[in-house]
Amino acid sequence: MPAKKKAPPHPVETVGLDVLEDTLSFYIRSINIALSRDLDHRLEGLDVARGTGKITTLLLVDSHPGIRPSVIAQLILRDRSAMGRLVDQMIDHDLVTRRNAPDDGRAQELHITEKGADLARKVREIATKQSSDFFAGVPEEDQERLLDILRRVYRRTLGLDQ
Amino acid sequence: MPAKKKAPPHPVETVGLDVLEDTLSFYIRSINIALSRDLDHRLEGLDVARGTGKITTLLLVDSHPGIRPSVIAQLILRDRSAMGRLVDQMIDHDLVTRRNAPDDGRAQELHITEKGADLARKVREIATKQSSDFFAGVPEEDQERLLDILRRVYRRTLGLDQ
DNA sequence: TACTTTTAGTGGACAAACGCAACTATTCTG
DNA sequence: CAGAATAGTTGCGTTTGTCCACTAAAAGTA
Repeated sequence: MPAKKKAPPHPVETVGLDVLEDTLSFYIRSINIALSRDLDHRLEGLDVARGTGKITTLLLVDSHPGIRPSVIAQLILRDRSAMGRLVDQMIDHDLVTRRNAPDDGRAQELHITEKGADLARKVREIATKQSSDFFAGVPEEDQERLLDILRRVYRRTLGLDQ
Repeated sequence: MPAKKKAPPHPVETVGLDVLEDTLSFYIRSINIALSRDLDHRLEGLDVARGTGKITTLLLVDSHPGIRPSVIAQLILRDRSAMGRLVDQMIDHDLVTRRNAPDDGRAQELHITEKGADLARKVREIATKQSSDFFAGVPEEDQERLLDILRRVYRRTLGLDQ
């Protein structure tokens, strides 16, 4: 009798996830990990690696000149101090500029630099591509639906739409 | 003319998310943040705070006695070293035990402790409740659909189901 | 106008988590 | 038996985020 390969008591293919099996949050969290990793790879070397924060900030500043840090912070669900540091980084990389708001002494306005705008173009491509690649296995129709639902959840989470 | 409140150039309610608006990954990531925070709150003081990893591990060990760290690692998308540390913590908290696999000198088997089993019960409630609370605004039918889709994506990500 | 409260941004400190890479011991392949 | 693959451990570095306190400015109030 040939030595047979030892299978673990509970091989991956067959383990149930207990209660988590039916839990949206588990899947969201797991998929998020995979998604983030994938994205990080695609952004390698791009000055904007590691994260949703930088990308969103870059795109928002690009498409909304003069947008304020605190507004972005709300959208990416971070607190102001984290946001501040994020902006610091981006300024170091010469992606955006920060100036005081002319009409409100507390606030700042962010503007894109040329380098930032270039990067934003690249990032747009990468971000859309990665999202569609990643969900390539999901039928078009389901993707739409998913997008719809998640968008609503997101907005409700922010407290927009009531 | 009364001093009117200064509105920022781009108020939160109206800023578009540029390309990200139509990107599944953005929403997944954002919702993930909110979800994790919420969960952390609900788990406060419970020995298992901070994270998907611990919860999943706890439940899996409870419902699959003898399951191996490496198997769990695959399911929660972490590398073995992270998994090892996770188990260390849980052992410190007296939630699980670790013993060498009798038939495979490389492997280990995890078992739940009494304290761990108690906690697992609580966690099951909390986890299911939080997920349903969080998605309460989404119609039942959509939730099912969502769950279905995400489950498939998850499994495909793991490389199960081809 | 004067007083209080809220908002925007900054800076420090702290903790924790994660991934990579290197290394050991075992087991599998052929 | 030799070489490749697998399970787990450890150290290292890096990053990230959160909490808190503090300043300045503006809004609310009366």
